[in-house]
Amino acid sequence: MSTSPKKHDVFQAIADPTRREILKLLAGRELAVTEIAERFPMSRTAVSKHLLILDEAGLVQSRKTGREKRYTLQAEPLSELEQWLSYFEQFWQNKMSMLKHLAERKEN
Amino acid sequence: MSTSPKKHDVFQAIADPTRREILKLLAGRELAVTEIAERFPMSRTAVSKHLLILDEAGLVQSRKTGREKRYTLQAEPLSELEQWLSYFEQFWQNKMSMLKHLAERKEN
DNA sequence: TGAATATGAAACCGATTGGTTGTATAAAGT
DNA sequence: ACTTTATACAACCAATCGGTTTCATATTCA
Repeated sequence: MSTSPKKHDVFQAIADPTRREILKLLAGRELAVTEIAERFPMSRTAVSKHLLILDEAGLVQSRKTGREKRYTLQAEPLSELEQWLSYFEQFWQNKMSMLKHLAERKEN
Repeated sequence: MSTSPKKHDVFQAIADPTRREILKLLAGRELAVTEIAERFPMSRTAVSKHLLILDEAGLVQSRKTGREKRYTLQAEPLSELEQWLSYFEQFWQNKMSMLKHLAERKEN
């Protein structure tokens, strides 16, 4: 299998506010499906679907431990977004945030 | 009216590849609807709808000149995206700050 | 072993999305 | 004046989205 065409890309994945919340939740820790679903006013199944979409976009990783499936953040694919964004920074109205961003980046 | 709840936010607006292309097209120049639509394999009406969504997200500005409606990029709302992204940068660029982040939320 | 728990999978549903065609209207060109 | 051009608006359509409920299947606990 070469480059299998992903059904969901990063841009689509983060378009949904619930999925963005899930990503923040998973930032720095590993959580099981139920633990994640507890935080949302929707069914576990719905959350599970969101996790699947995030997985397709490569934004989460999962690992089975016993009967649980535990998810972790995989932030790296967000670099695609960052790269896309960087093109537009020169068109910013707010020069300050642009300069700040540039300065922060200098340390790399 | 205070802050009118926008029907489309930035995250949704950039989720579609056509709209992302339109934004690139408008980077640094002003184009009329027809001029934009020429570049895409779809009807002018379809492109017009994409422009409306981009407008709702504040990502383009329009100005009527004669019978034309000319659009320009308004990149500033992308700062919301940048801000959102900046939270996650530590999870793929810099392992040290990632470890720091992990330590900070240990008590949960 | 039997009950409780964690998850997945399938069928379904209403709303939204991304596109179309057709019609209307205003502005410009001849 | 008439035609062409630029655009908007409305109706329509199939596919996808975000959610639900129901059922099946492992795994763990008592």
